[in-house]
Amino acid sequence: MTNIHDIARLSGYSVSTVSRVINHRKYVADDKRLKIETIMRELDYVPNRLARDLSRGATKTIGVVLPYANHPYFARIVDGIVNTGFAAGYKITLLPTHYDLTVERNYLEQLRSKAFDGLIFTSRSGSMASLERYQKYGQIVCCEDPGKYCPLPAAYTDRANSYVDALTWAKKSGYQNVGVVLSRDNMISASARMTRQAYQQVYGDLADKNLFEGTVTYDDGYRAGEYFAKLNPAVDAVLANGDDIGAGIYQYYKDHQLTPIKVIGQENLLSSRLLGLPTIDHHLEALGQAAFELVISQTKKHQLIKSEFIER
Amino acid sequence: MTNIHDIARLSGYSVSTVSRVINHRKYVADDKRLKIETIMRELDYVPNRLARDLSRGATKTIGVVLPYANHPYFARIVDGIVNTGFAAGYKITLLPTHYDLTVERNYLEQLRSKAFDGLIFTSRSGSMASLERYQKYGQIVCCEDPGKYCPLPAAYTDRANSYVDALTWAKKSGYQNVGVVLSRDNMISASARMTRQAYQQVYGDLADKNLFEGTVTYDDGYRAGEYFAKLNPAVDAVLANGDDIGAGIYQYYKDHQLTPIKVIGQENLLSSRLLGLPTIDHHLEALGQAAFELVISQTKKHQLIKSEFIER
DNA sequence: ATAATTTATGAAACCGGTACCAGGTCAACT
DNA sequence: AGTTGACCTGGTACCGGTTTCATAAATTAT
Repeated sequence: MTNIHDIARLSGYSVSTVSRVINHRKYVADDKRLKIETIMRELDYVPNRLARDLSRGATKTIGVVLPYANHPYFARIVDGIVNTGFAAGYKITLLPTHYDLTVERNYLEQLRSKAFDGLIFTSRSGSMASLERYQKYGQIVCCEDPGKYCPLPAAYTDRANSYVDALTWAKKSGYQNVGVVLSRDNMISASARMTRQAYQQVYGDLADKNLFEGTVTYDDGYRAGEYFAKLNPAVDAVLANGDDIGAGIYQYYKDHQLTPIKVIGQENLLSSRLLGLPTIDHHLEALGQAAFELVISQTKKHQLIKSEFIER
Repeated sequence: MTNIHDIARLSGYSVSTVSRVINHRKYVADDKRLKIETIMRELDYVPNRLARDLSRGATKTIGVVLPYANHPYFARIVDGIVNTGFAAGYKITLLPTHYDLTVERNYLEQLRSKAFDGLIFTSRSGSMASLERYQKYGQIVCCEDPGKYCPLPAAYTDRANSYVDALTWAKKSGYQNVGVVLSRDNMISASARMTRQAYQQVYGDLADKNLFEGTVTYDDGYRAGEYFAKLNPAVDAVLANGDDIGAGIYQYYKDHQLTPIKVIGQENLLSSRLLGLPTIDHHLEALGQAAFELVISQTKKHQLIKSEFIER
């Protein structure tokens, strides 16, 4: 593999001069620049990215920490990150955790080892404090409501309001007894808390039997539908933690020829569109874009993305 | 930032010895190993990834070239790659091209500059020959039917057979006039060719009016539905190039209260499940897994993934 | 008792770049 | 004439590791 020293030796000029030519810098005589460029072309030379990154101390690579790559929620965020990153000349590396704290920690260590310029946590298992400790090794952005005091930059969606919007709409539309479906864990930790808050505000206390937890997929939603149909048939509407989950609930009622209930989904995916379910679009691509912009900035801003309730 | 030399100096041993400790290699006396480990812990030392990669000449990173990140077809492949890569200790970087040949070329140059150990092309715009030229800089795997002679390793799905299966099933089920919907371009270049072949085999010549091209999304499918409904109403079934596209076709007929036609989708996504459409599952996660395994192997094998027609 | 291994360690070259600094030329300005 | 500053070039330290090689002590085999 030919390197910069080969080019220097063969051209008769110094490594410094070759480096200047490579980086299109001033202060190189035209004839030498030309000769060096010719030799580089002849030898089919390309500067080594790793050496350059090591020397410069930056990789132009951002790691995106997520539980799985195949979930539509994360896929939309990643899409926003990838496209914005692409435009800015950054490489995006996917870092799946499978909710394993050790793995998450390992990615933080990789940040420390300078494998990435920064990390975006679309979801976290560890504590905020653990992330905070790694801040000095690179910019860390999280995608959740930062609350009052958050030491990290954050991009987050306006769940607080959109949940209230959705539930208020449900109430106005005459739904009396609204169930809630939440995800398995603290996947989007603030999400569950805010759903409860909004519920409290609009409908009052959330009864245990109106809550079904542990849903991530369509099949989970189907099970949730079964739960409400069999054990809490008074429920006439459900706020689901995702369109595909909502589709599962809807489909259970349909498959069993029950009186349909109103299912409100989230993310504005194709499934809610096909079934005509109301949904909340959190504008996740915009969230990803904001997260990326924060990670390459050196600010600690908190960026709010408006979300939007879509009646159907 | 503390480095290996600091550790060496402070421990009183040489850089070589410290390196041996870091890499858990034999031939280090227990007392020295212990002392060095203690110092590393005290100084909160982590070896620099870039320096290591540069020295070793490998990055443990694979680039995945794709048109967009947000398309379900590619998302499923990426999922397979990411999960397999994760298990093997590799990092996966997403490289979107937006079908720009210059961008694709740029990624090949990045392979040459040693930014990746290998590349997986889930789709390509450039010629096979252009990829071939870069083989010497790292393993390049493509995800398409390699045909008779393909100089590159390839992982591909059994389209040839599943298309015939699907169309044969349609014929047996009594559908007389089958339309075909194909993607915008050579996104999965072999795909279009094989669809035509299968059509030829089962139904004979594919009339121009039975073909609608340029579909990628649900909305494209909706337009395809409009096309068939208005300009070729004799069509009683359509083979679509994806479930979401198929859903669009189906929905157009439904929205306009037309006699429904049979729509056969592809990828076995939630949309076909919700609408009860038959589909072809190409097992794209398995495809991604196979592609990853090929990229880290040094072989030039061609790996076939069986696909499966799902009646509905 | 001697030869052949195995174990243990450090010096130094190497991976392939960047960037600071010193030194030199030459035209322009005071 | 002397100073200033822009232009050009090379030497070399540096980024932070890995790895080969030489050397020597401790075991083991013959």
